[in-house]
Amino acid sequence: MPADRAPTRIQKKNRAAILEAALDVFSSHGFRGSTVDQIAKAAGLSKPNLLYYFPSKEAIFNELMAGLLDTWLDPLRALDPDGEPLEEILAYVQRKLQMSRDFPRESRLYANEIVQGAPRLHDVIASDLNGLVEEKAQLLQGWMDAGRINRAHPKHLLFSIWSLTQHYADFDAQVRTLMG
Amino acid sequence: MPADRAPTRIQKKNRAAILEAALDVFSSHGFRGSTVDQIAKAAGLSKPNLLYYFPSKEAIFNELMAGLLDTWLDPLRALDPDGEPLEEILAYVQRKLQMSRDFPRESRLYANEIVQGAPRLHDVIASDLNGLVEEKAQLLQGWMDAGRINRAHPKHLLFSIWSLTQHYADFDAQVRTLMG
DNA sequence: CAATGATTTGACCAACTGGTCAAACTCACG
DNA sequence: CGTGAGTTTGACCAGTTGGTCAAATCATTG
Repeated sequence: MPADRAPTRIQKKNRAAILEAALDVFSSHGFRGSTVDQIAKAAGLSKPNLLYYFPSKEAIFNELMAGLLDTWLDPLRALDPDGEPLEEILAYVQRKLQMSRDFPRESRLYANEIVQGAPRLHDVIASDLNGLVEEKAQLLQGWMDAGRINRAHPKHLLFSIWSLTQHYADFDAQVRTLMG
Repeated sequence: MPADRAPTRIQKKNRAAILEAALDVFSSHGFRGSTVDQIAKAAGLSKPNLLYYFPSKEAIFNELMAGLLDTWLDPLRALDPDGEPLEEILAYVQRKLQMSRDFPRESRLYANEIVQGAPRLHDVIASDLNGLVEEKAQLLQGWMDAGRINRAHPKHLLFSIWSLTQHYADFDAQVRTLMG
């Protein structure tokens, strides 16, 4: 693909179609379980054509993940130090819940990676996510120290919120089967 | 491998080594992400030698899963209709928690499959797990109707227990990174 | 419309993967 | 020790996979 030019109409359309298809395929088969051909077909392109827009399978994955992680962390970013503690936390739970409802594939893709030990995500988790979690954990700790919410380990509180809010997206197959 | 004879000493040792290795490999790469060679090496065997003990990669996976699912459901099976409701539920949570601590690889292997839509597990979930859940959900419902525990949707109560108790095993990579 | 750059594709390749097979080797037991 | 069953392996195969490339087609614009 031509270098650092402004993207053409066709480029915009096809790159978007590829990322959308990749989300579908990666989230239901994992990185190694997905093939470039699968993604290409799902995007309505031939394999060489797809590889004209992205240099490799890994490049597709990385770009998809970068975009996903960014929006994925938004709900936590929005936790407002100046708000009313309990309201803020409940609103955060609501946002996370809505996210799982609206973007289950994204949730599963992320879960897939973490469950497998996050080999391709370790760096970004250790930097971006860790920084944000550290910051918000201190915020929660501050609220606890001020007696504005009950005491609990701030990070474990976050973990418990994550596990509950993401369960219905990640384990959708099981929930659906058991709920009939 | 010779047919329905009593297994020799070597057969017992090697089949066990293969299943142990397969648990390691499958749980960290998923079914499609794992190769027979990887499992063979982890078990200290050559690939043809491994395939002397199991007819195929899928056969290893199935045998592993069958054994896993059985012990996996034990904690729920042990929920006693004649016990004290709250105690029973809390004991169940404890058992699940202990299970996640003792068998994190098993938990991840299961999670891996469900997240990917349970293509190889759908039948067993729809029969074994569904039957058990149906039975225990009615038990919980009975306790609620008798006013012995607070009302809640029984199945969703189970889901929330599962999500919390399994989170630390399934998302171990994330927890470890964030906890330092 | 001509020409230049963007897009698409069929044919191809090397590496990998699940699985086979015959031959070689090892073990238990009479 | 000998022998037959149980075990191990190197060589091999066919199908799949990520990726390349030159040639063909298409879009844009001067």
